[in-house]
Amino acid sequence: MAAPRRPRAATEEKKQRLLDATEEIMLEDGYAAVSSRRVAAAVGINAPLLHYYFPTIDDLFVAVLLRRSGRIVERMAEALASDEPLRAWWELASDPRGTALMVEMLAAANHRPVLKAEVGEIARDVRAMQVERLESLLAEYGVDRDEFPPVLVAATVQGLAFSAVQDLAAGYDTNPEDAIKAMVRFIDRLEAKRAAARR
Amino acid sequence: MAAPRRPRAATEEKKQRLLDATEEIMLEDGYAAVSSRRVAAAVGINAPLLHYYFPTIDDLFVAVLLRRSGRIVERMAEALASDEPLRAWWELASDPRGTALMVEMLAAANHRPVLKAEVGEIARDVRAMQVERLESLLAEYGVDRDEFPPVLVAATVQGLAFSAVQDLAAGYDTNPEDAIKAMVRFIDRLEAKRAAARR
DNA sequence: GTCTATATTGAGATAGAC
DNA sequence: GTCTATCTCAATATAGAC
Repeated sequence: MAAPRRPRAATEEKKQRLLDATEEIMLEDGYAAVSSRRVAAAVGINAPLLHYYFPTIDDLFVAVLLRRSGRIVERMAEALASDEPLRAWWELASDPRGTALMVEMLAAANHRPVLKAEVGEIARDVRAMQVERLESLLAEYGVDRDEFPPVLVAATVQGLAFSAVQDLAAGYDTNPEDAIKAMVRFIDRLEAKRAAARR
Repeated sequence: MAAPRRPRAATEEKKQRLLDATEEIMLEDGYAAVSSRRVAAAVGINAPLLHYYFPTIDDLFVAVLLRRSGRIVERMAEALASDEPLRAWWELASDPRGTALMVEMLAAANHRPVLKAEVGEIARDVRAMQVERLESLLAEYGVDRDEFPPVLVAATVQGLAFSAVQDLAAGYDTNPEDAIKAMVRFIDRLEAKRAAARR
């Protein structure tokens, strides 16, 4: 059997640069501003060549998503296994770049079936990780899991991060910094409580 | 002074139908699917005529936003003044149509400056209403406002509603129904507590 | 108000030379 | 791999007849 053809380093690196450029455009002007011409221009090639690397624009979006989500899954697993799982989760969830990008992906997925399927899988997997970890974690934080079941806590953490970061990034005067500060203080208390209970 | 020219009823009604059609398209295929051709086709006129009613596409989006937000502000004021303010707020915030539409507006606003300014004003006004009401309300629900300040509670309610409804609408397997049910049970308890305290 | 016709711009994508 | 040239389609918007 022939060994699978391995693209030279230069090729893989250009792919990465194209993904970087795509993310940049999505963050600055939204996913709808992503076009073959614009992405190509950003890395100094011309438009048709983009199709050499990514046959369709959907392929490009999916590649951006998969690269990101791979990192997210990794980092979420690390966060949930860390010393202060809730704090680490929150820091990951409220990372402005990652969050803003996922918001754009969510919006883009709403009318790109291929993307939608991919986003759905990732959303499901990440949520499952979080919920599973919360099963044992809630008791350690002293949270009553009848009152606040894992699925509610997970949706709340993620939803709050999304909305606060979105308002922050867009510059809306809803005082998202204050909401974030208050959330961090709340996490401080929970982590302290858990640390105390564990010794 | 000449009286301002009043468009005939038929004209106003057509405008409304155009706004209806635009909302429909945004909900089904996302804001990026809104185009003069498509909106015009949906109401049975041809594209250039749309520009008679709404000179630019931005004008169309802004008109959709203002019609919606007018209702939202009204209904939010009613909700916050009602017998069970938190429940009424939650019901409003988790209304699938309204929420999905605002998600699209938020996304669209990210790269349409005119829209962004309008969305920003509305976000600020609505949040201010909520926070002001929470100032006195939290104590009635027995919530410690040092631990959960109004701005955090408001962002949380809105963020959770956004994320749960988005997942629900998109069909993602993150069990949003369970999260929503748990939130409603939580609200049940808070409203019961407040009712008891008030008699 | 509503139409046809059209100007302009930019999108995604392919063919084929080098 | 990278280019030029080009096809096709659809977008926003305007002009002007009816």
